[in-house]
Amino acid sequence: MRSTIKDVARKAKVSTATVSLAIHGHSRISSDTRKKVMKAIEDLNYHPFKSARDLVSKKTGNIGFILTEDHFLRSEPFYTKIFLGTEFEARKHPYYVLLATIPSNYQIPDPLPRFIPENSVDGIIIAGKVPEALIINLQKYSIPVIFIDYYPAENSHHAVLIDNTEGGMKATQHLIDCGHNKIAFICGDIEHPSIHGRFQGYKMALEKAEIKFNPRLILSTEKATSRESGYHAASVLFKQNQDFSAVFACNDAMAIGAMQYFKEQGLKIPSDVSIIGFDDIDLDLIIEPALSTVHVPTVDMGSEALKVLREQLENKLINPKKILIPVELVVRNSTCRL
Amino acid sequence: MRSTIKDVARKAKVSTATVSLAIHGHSRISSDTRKKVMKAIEDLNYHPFKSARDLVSKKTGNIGFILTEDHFLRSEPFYTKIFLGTEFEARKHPYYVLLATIPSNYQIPDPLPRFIPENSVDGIIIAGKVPEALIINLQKYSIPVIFIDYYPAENSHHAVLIDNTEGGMKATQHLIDCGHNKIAFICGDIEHPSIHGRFQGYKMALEKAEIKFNPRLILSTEKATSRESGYHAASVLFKQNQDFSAVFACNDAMAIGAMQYFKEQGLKIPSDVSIIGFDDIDLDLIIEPALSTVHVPTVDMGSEALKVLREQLENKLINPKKILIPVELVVRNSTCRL
DNA sequence: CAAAGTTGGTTAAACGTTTAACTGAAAAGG
DNA sequence: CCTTTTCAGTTAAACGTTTAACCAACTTTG
Repeated sequence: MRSTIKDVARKAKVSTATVSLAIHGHSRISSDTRKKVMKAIEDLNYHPFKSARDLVSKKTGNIGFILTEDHFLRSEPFYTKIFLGTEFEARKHPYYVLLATIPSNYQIPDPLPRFIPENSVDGIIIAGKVPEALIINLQKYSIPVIFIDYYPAENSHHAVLIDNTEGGMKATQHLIDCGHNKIAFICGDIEHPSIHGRFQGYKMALEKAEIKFNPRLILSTEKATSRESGYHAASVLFKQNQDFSAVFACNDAMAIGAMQYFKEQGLKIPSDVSIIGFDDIDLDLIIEPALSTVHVPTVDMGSEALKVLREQLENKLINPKKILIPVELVVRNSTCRL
Repeated sequence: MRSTIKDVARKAKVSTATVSLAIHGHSRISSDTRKKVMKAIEDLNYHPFKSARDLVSKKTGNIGFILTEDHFLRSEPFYTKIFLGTEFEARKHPYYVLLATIPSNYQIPDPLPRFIPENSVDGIIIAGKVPEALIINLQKYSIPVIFIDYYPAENSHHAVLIDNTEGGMKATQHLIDCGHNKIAFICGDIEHPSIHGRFQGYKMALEKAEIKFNPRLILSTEKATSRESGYHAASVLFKQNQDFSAVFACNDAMAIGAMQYFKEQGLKIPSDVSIIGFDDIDLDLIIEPALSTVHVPTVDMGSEALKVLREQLENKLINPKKILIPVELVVRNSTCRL
């Protein structure tokens, strides 16, 4: 039978209160008794019943992690890595992370993840863009929330975000440094906050270098940011306006798609056209030439989010806090001097 | 403030015991009072405190799901889909699924997922091949375990497995039906239970068709089952022995790698060489020609595992049970009549 | 019509922790 | 030397459920 705090108390010849206080490092317990207690705990292989703790503390010790099904099943493990980050961080603390997916087209009548109505989580992490309906349904519950890589228009939320603008600048600046001044920007839904930030960075870098912004070099032909849409955007760009020497794609998938198109057209990369992406996915190193990009520390984003959420839960952090995670330029072989 | 069973009892003018019994559909409660209680629950938006329940039942209501980091981060969302299946199934029942990853090179001194020593799960699901050290460390705990898509040599475990042998037969049989009799089998680690099963199916189909088994057509050049290893295996096959008209790859990734190699060699698929894979990954439909394969219902595997584990937990299922999940032949454009 | 059984509840203990309030002994203060 | 403080622990209540044991009011049985 599993041992309880009473067994420990009996073995250490103290009261259960002493055991509890010793476990929590309360100053009232002398280090002698603390050692005695710890020994007994060791001997009995005692582990507190979480349910008993939770009951009296009125906490659950759980954090909910919400993701759309699409994001979870994405072949590029972007959000999966973020989840891993929260899981790693949670391990260091008395928290468990409950993962729940919602349909990508979640609507108002759809149920929320079960742990919300059932009050089984102390706070939740929402990663990636989610339908607004989810956020609306969530408002009924006064539960701490933190967003990762997305946040809703209403601005009063904590969030951990990629510093997209900085990344966009760095990528564009790199191309400028290489001597390019006809730089195309290809992207998906330019209204998406992340993409919009990257676009801002692009424009800022141009401005700083006093290169005139040319709207014909901006390709936002479809909402998706897949390899296919990159291929397509590149083809449109190629057909309608050949006056460019470099391409900044809003993510690596699109960059790879574009690269494929250019290669099919007989262009050499990077000598005929330089390409840089964003995200730093595993595939970048496998393709030929290896893709220059902007590295996003996904695992760190996850752990950072859990840290902020913990602050929020434990110290009653009040002011909505946005954390911009710094990104790094990674120069490989797809970009070069003109 | 969140309402408790006492609030419900007061509102419905009954005792807390009655509320509890009504919730659990106990026959001692008349349907009139049950309705009264349900109404009060509705009005108060009452949800039982899981911790209180868990405390008295001495259950946790949690299921642990263990995966190696590599499997979790794989670009092909095979195990992720399995997880999704267990999550879907868990939603229908009072269980939460806690996901934990372990290092792919887990060793004896490494800690087990925290929920095990802390007794925070009632049972665990292990998906994919895991280091034996994990299983050894697990033996100290008498916790119900079920394996998915793998099980350790020691045979006394519940498991949900792909019917690899059947799948191998179906794939090979399909090629035979197309008129092929020189069929190569390319694979990774042939000792791996799944691959071994597929190989068995291959041999059985040959035997049934009275085609002589030719060991030179078996390519197991490296342990990995990646696109790269498929490419490599195809090259070895091509260089050392050209006498084959079809290839059965032990998974789609290898099939796609092999296909790429053959295409580079100027062979036409399927007219010069037919290729069939195994798994039915999303990519199969994107490549040209679309890959014939054996469909594995990953989501079902996950939900099936949770069902078995529930049986085990609730009905004290004793005999180790192995469930073979049926697979289905999917004919696309990479295979054709000679 | 009394004894026995059935129906539909109620009472109260128990689950394993935490923690506010208490206590007795030793140390410090005047 | 008596009073006050501090120290180091103990006692007991509380958290929200479940459920065995109990009970009162009917119903059935002989």
